[in-house]
Amino acid sequence: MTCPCRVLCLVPKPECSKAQGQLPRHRATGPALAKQVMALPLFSGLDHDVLERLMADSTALNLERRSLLFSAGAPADCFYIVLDGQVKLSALTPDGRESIVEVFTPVSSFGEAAMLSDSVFPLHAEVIEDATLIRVGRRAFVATLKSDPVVGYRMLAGMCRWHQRLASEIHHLKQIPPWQRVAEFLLALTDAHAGQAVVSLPFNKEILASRVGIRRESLSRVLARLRDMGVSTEGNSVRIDDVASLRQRCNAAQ
Amino acid sequence: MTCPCRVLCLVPKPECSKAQGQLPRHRATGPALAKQVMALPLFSGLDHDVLERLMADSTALNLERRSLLFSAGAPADCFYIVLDGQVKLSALTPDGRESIVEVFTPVSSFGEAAMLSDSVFPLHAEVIEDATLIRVGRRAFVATLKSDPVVGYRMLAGMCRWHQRLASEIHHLKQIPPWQRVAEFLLALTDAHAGQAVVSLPFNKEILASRVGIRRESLSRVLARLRDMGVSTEGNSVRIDDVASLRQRCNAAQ
DNA sequence: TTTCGTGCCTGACGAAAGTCAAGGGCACCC
DNA sequence: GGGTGCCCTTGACTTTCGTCAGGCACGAAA
Repeated sequence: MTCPCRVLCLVPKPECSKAQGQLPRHRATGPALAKQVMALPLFSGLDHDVLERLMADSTALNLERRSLLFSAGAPADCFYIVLDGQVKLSALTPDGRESIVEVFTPVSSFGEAAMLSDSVFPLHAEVIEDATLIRVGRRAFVATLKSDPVVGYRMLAGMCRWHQRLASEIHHLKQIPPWQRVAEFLLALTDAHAGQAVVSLPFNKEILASRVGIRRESLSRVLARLRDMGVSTEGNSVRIDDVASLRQRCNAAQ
Repeated sequence: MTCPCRVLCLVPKPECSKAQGQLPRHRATGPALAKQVMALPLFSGLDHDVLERLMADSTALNLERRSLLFSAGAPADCFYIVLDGQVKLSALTPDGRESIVEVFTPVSSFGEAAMLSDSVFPLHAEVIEDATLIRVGRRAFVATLKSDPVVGYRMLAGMCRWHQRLASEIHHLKQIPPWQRVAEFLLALTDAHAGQAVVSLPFNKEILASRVGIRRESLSRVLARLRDMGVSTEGNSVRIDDVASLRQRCNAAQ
């Protein structure tokens, strides 16, 4: 179920429109899609034609929930961009439990690290919500990278920003108590700086718990506690009564 | 207190030897130094002449403990390589406590992220053990990066590996209990796979505690508990009676 | 010598997370 | 209707971490 036309074709050719019919979850096509992809940290600041060259031998994939993209140890001759749905990267702890390292939602990319360096994926990747992905082939990507000096520089800068995000997450895990991590996660879902806000959780609570580094039972308790701070949850919809007040509490707290 | 000669000069000129006298902590000079620097993730796989071009306007620094390299918000027109000593990167939590994000020991680099993207440092950097650093200027670095297509590619791959390390650390912080993180930290200090091993802690316990994400009191308790597993500490020297057994316990544990 | 600061350990206590177990609500399917 | 699986919540209990406080060893400064 791959798209035969160029992934980023700005003006889909007639024969492509049929192919795109096979990709019902393609919310954005043509220019809009390109715009989303160009917003990725890896690609930020790159020209559109460079992008097309980078992704010359890429294909789109439609995968159902529970599809295994790759297992740890598989050869990494490509990386992936999530256009829709969700993909989780997980490791297996020695005692057999699963540990979710990261969950990728639209629009984000993963696997470049393995493709560019190790050539072997270090983690498992599984689709956890029916997904549309771009599979970026190694050949054209690396060739373009080597041919154009600016490309590498721009991508490097993008990676660096990403690196900072990870470093900041490490800082959070060490220094911020779980309930605050949850609160900040919720606050990050809204643009509002004051007043009421209603956000919807991007994934279920099992995964949210894993994201903030606690068990799901603990998450339930945290959410119960947050109710006293004006945070009410119903299903995956969360209402924050007073955004400013919650923000303040996060900052002021212990 | 900067070295006037080229940082990586293979054969120090006469006038340089005097300058190097000002840098008593330069353990490695010339080829040895270059070798160390080239082992950095950022530079792995680069030719020596490329390295020299990258670091054309770099200088060496000798700084005493407690020197402030830069504060959060300072313009990032360079990044640093630690040749000797230690530098900590820290953030200030809203309530004024310090949070150590990372500690850099020889030979490692930091600040590239800020230099290449934001042009502002997001963290504070302070020397915590008398240090010898290379301050890599932005101009030549970026110029070289843009002029040679392969350089960016190689550096990108290096960054990706680094990225994986961070991702794995996040995984650890979420999934591994503190005592195991300490144990694994100790195990990582030795090459031995079995039998006895004696390692020396690369920094004091306050910092070690911060590294593994617990308080120093908790670290003391953890080390006390590890004594039952044949781990005895005396000062900054740690003896592991049975490396294999400890490894197994880490893996088998809960 | 005393004094002070530093680094480290330890105990007591409370808060909070993990674990185990049970159960409710809901969709889906015979 | 009843069965089943999934997601989530709650309670009881255990474990552990953080906090506060005290104390000891050591070296530098007064």
